Amino acid sequence: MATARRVGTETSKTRAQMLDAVERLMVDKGYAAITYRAVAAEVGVTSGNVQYYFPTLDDLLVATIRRRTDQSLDRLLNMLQARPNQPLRVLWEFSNDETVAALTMELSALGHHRPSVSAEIRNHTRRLRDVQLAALAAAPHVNRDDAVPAPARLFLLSGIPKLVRMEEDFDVDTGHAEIVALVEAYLDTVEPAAAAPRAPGRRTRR
Amino acid sequence: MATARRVGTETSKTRAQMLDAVERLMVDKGYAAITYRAVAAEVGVTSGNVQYYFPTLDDLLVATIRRRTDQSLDRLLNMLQARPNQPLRVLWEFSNDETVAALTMELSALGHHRPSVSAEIRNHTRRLRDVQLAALAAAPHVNRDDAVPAPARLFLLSGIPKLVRMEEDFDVDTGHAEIVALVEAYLDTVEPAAAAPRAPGRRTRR
DNA sequence: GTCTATACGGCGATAGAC
DNA sequence: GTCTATCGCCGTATAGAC
Repeated sequence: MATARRVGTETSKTRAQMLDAVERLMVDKGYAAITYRAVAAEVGVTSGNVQYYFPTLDDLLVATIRRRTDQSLDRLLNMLQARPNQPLRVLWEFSNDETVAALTMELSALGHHRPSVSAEIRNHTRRLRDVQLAALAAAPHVNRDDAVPAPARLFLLSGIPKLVRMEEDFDVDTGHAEIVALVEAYLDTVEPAAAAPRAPGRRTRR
Repeated sequence: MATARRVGTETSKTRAQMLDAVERLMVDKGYAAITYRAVAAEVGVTSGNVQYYFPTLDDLLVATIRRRTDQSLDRLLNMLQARPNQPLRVLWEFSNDETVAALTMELSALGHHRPSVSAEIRNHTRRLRDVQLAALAAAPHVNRDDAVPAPARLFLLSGIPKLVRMEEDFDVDTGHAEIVALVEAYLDTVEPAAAAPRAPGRRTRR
């Protein structure tokens, strides 16, 4: 606070490795395993070095989340720009690609006990949702049918992949194939895939 | 394992208080806060006493999950029995009442790092799902319309409340009101509320 | 600007004394 | 059955080497 402690630059390669280590540890051993010593051991530096870049654990956690969510938002914006006439399909594929259930779960759980983490997640979720809503609003064909309001459609398109991944982690898959088929049939009707052919290397998972 | 250690009885009142304390701690401070000392302090006993009832932390965690999931399954069975002609409505209300997002999140995250917890969650989720599928299969009106297969309907009815609660925790509510309204309108069509009026004290939350 | 060495107070977990 | 000593790891702070 009052003490003007020195902090490493954001462009440091070592710093980036530390953030990578945090993500790995989070997925492999859970949020409780994120300690200066554990991160340092992963990267192969001293714990003091980690502290040099991240004076408090909150700094380390928030930086990890921010880096990932910034990347994520950029990716969505690029996808939307590349296929402006297929917002629903883009949102669906984005949510399917993006969802790393284990990491999401750890961060959500951690958010309940770390206000700084909670604020970061809230902030990102809202920015993301605003972009998504704007994309839907800009597409005329989306609002033709009022049976399902746009916000509800967004809720389902981004939420279903999340649920599916969560259940998959516990080897439960009841209704997964059916619900995915339903959504994709709906997308075929509203946004025919042929309208803007996707690149051959397309992937919808991970 | 090989050591035949003494363990307290399952009917002990102290033991039940310990399980209560675990749930409280889990929600308030996260799974990392579940320690013998913390639980003991909550209940007002010594940590050795907690160890007497639960020789390992895994024992303590699994017992906590099992007690809660057994209660939960009983509750669902009672609801289904009381209103045999409204399985969809029962599933919807059950999922809305049941979902304590914070606890669910902690346990899911913890499951990724504790095989015993993972097994317990998997086991319960499957038993629950079997009961739910059976309830749907037994109701003739559920399968009249094939647009949405029964497993997909179950997925949505039990998953949507979960998603809603998760997002609420981060003050995000985009599309929530809309999607809930859609589901309830659907329920009104398929299972008119008048068919078996609910008690006036009905609550659909918490 | 980057990194290391070291110290302190605190706490969970374990074993073993009583 | 109950309590306690001890151990090791934790976050954090600081001083200083390169």
